[in-house]
Amino acid sequence: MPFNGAGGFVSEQVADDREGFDPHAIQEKWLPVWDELAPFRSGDVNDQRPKKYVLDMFPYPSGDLHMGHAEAYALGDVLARYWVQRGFNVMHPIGWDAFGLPAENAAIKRGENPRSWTYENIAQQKASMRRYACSFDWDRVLNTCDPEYYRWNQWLFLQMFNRGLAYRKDSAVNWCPSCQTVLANEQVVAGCCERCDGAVTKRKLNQWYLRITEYAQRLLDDMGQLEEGWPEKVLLMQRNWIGRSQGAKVNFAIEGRDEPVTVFTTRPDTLFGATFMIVAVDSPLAVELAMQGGSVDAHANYLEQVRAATDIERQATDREKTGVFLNVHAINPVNGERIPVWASDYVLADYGTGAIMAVPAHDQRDLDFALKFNLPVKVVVASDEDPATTGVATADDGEHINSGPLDGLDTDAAIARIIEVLRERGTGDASVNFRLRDWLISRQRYWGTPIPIIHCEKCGEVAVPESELPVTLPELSGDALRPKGVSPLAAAHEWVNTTCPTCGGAAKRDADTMDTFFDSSWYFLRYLDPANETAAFDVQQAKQWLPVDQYVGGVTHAILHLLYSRFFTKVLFDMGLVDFTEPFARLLNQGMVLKDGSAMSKSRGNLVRLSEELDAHGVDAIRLTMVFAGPPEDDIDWADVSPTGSRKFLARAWRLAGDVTSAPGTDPRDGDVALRKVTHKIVHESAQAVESYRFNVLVARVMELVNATRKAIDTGVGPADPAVREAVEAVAVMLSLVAPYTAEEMWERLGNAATVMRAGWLDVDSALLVADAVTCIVQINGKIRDRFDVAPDISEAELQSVAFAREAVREALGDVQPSKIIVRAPKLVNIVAS
RNA sequence: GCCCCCAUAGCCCAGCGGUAGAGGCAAGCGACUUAAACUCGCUCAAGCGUGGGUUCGAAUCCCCCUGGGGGCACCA
Repeated sequence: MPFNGAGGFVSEQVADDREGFDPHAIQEKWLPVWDELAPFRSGDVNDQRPKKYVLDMFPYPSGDLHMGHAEAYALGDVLARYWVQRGFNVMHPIGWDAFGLPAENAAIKRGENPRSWTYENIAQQKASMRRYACSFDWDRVLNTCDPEYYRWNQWLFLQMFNRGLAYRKDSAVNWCPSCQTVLANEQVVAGCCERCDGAVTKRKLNQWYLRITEYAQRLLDDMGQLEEGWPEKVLLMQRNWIGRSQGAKVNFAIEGRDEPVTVFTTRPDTLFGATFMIVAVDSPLAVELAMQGGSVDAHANYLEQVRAATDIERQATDREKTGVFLNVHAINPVNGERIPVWASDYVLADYGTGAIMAVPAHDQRDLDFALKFNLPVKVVVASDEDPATTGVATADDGEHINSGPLDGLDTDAAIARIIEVLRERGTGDASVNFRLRDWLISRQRYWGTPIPIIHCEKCGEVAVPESELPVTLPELSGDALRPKGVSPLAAAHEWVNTTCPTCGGAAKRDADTMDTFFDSSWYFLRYLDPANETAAFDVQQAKQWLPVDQYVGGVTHAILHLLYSRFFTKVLFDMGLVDFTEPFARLLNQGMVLKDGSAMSKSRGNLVRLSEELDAHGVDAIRLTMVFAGPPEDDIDWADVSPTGSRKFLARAWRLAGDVTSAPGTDPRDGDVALRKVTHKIVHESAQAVESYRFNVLVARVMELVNATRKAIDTGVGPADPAVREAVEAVAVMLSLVAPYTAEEMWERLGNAATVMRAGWLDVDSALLVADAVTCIVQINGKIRDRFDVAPDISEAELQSVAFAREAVREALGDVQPSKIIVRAPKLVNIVAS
């Protein structure tokens, strides 16, 4: 007995050869032709066709393309190719997100500069994309690691710097010990580094930030524009991330201190129930108050304890509350009550004011703390149970008690009233807070965009003059790149030591590089004009092409990249460089490619190699498999799909083209009407399927048409009928979205000139969409009793009388009187009889 | 703990108020073949996770529960 897999493989090859469908041969045949024709070069400014900007998220060049790329680019391709067929001037560009850590790590290992590894991988990916028949416009390629690109990163940074949107501050930042760099808030997932999964620690550093929080409200408001075009899930994630909370700021006087302490609360109505105050243990305020209260040692000890705990430990939800009394008291501004001030780590230093009023009766965290440290619990919203005994804080709406002027009010009224009271007394006001933090962009690594700032002892932070951009990376390689906790650039003495552009004195360049998310926050604009030497992008072209009509990429970027791009767009709008406020009108998130229920990985041993799949089944079969596997948003389990089946179908479609005997240009109007109706209906439905992202349905429709045409040729009107040619040409055009090699080969077999990609979508004849007859069903009390064919345009009255004349209906009805008759012409008559 | 999404033949999935099925995989049968593969044709199957509600009518809308997936997670 031959080995199963091998046996199957060999016989399949033999069969293909005999049948003549050889995917690999047609790949070799058409690639050079397409290179020549460049069917996807986007039109210029004067192109009369309406524009469509289809954008795939650009890849990071970490080795060759994998199955995930294959899916994403197959899906983006369906959309781009569809709009070309529909007569649009489509721009479908690609580039490389080419800065980043893996290149640097590879360079250290290989004793080289990261450039070589990066460009090798780009070349490999580019070759694979070409083979994979991606419909990219190869004249617009960009690499973010090219000085011609990152020079404009620096320019943009300086614009933000000049507008006060880029600033430097000291703070405790997320530090990944394994990547040896700081991380943005968004790059820390459950206390771990998003990239390497190592535990993240805190470090006090002076770093560059972008003031994204200034745009928090607009980032929220403008989501209204995206409700139609973006997945609800992504909008929800962004809303949660921005985390707007409405509440009030309340000033509490501190005994023995001139300055009051302000707290932020979403429940100012519970102010009368505040029984203590908490300040974040790691805030400067805590240190100050400890000094005032003489509790410096206690505070310092506690702080040390807290610092020793990792973020992961800190985030355990069932963790016991800890804290220390600072020996200071605050005065509740509305009732004059004297309450103790504690420090704890459950209050965050960088959210709100870093201090809270604790209302244990109505906030679970505060209650846990109160019970642990025997602090009083005061109920101010009436409830059946007493939180102090149940241990469960009540957060429901209800009648306020023990609250002076708020007594008897419900929550909404009480909030409104207390804000009035606070305003009158000048001790507080309504306030809004966001969870979103400013974006930390400094990275202590080499392979990124140098921050174009010079530090001068006399002049401070000085912008590098625009005329001196780009600030290029010095040549470093191998061990010089090894992480030392400070940027490798700091050790490049010749590079880092410079003169101050303002005073001409000795000065140092900023040695950090930018987060690579900076690079990808505006790359979609650079595609317009990637070789532009005088501007980041052409403002006129931006008016013409932007916003992106269709963006395709993984949901992994739901927050980071998409939020940053939205932010950049608003900044550019404010600068008057673009005339839109949202960069991506429609967004499609493709799922992942899995194997046996889990993500593929070398360590798991369930890796499916794209190149091997392409070798075994051909490019078209793999593309088809990706598209046909299910809805694009769903994950594809490679165990559930059949590339062999895809290939069989392609061969079947291809054979159709060889059977057609009519000449090119034959008038389809002389063809068989029944087949023409099928063709036009399917073409019509296929267009709808593509436009609503139901690509799997598109494929199913094409299969349907292939089946119908096969039948027409073999046992129907025969291969010479003009309707058969029309059907097969329609198959080729529709298939060109998914399986371009096969489609092109079919097109040629049909006697047409290349290329099928620009053949144009079949004009659907609406007269052919009307069915000859529709089957009508008759229900009696919900049960189907009869069915018969009627004209599709039958009137309701007519249909009703036809139904009642039917033998089966009269029989079923007997002599029962109908109490209600519902007629939905032409498909249904429902008779209710009781 | 909070929020969101999903559940249709053995499997992947269409259908999203009106006859449960578009398509594929798998399975079975037949034709072709010396035989097999390939190809072609035919067949097979679920009553739509559970329970309730709305409706003349529910896979489709609403609520509960179960099971799976995802997001957030001391954000005051």
